[in-house]
Amino acid sequence: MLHDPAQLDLMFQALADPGRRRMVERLSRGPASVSELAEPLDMSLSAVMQHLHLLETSGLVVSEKIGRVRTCRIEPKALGDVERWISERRRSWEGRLDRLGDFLAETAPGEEKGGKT
Amino acid sequence: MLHDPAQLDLMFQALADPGRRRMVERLSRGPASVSELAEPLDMSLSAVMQHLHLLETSGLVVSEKIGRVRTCRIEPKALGDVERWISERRRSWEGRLDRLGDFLAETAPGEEKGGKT
DNA sequence: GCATTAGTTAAGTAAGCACTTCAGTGTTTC
DNA sequence: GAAACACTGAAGTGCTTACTTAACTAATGC
Repeated sequence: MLHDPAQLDLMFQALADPGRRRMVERLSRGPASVSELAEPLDMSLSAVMQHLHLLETSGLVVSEKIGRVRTCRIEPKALGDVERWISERRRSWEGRLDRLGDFLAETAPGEEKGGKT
Repeated sequence: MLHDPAQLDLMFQALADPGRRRMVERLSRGPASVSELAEPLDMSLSAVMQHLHLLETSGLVVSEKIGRVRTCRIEPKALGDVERWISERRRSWEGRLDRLGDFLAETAPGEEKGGKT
C-alpha cells in the first residue's frame, strides 16, 4: 500500500529524463503506440523502446501488444505515489511553518503582523 | 509563473537520487546544517556538498551561511511545482477515463460491463 | 509469397554522475 | 595565536546512462 522506496526510486529516476517525461505527457492525453510516442522525439525507435522499458519497470506505464502494435498507457496509481511523496514533504514543512507562526503569535502578541521583509 | 521546463528538469533530476531525497526528507522536518544533513548518509561531507549544490541549483533547497555554519531549508514553492506537474498529468488521464465511462454509459445503456476483451 | 510495417534485441560508445581524497579558507574556542 | 571546526574546491576514478547502428522477428497488405 505504502510507497516501496525502491519503486519510488525507479519512478523518480524515470521522470528525471525530459524525453521520458514527454512520453508521459503524451500518454496522459490518451494511449499511444510505440511509434506514436517516438514521432515527436527526434531519436531512434530503439531509444524510445529503451525509455519505455524503463517507464514500465518503474510502474508508471503499462503496455499491451496486439498484433504488431504495442499500445501504452499511464498507470495513474503510480503517478499518485510520486505525487503523495512530494505532497507529504511539502506539507510537513508547511505545517512546521504554521506551528512556528502560532508560536510567534502567542509569544509576542504585540507584534502580530511584524513578519514582513 | 508556469513551470519552466528547464527548471522542472533540474528538480526531477535532483529528486531522482535517493541520497538527495533523504536530504529533502530531513529538511522537510526542519532546517539543518550541512553536517547534520551528512550525518545519516554514509558519504563524505564533500559528496553531501555536491548534492546540496544540485538541490540549490534546482531551486528545491535554499541555504544561508552564518559564521561557519551553513543552514539549509526547503523551498516549498519548488516542491509544489513538481507536485503540480504530476498532478496535472494524473488528472488529465483520469479525466479521460471519466469521459470514456460517461460515453460508454450513454452509448450502451444495457451493456455497462460489456467491454469484454 | 514478398515487401512493408512495427517492434525488438545486441553491441558499442561517449558523456554524465556519484563518489573519493586532499589541500585549502574562514570561525570559534581556549 | 594555535588548534579544532565547519565547510569549500579541485582533480581523479569507476560506474551508469542515453544514445547509435545493425541484424532480426512477427504481423499485414497486396
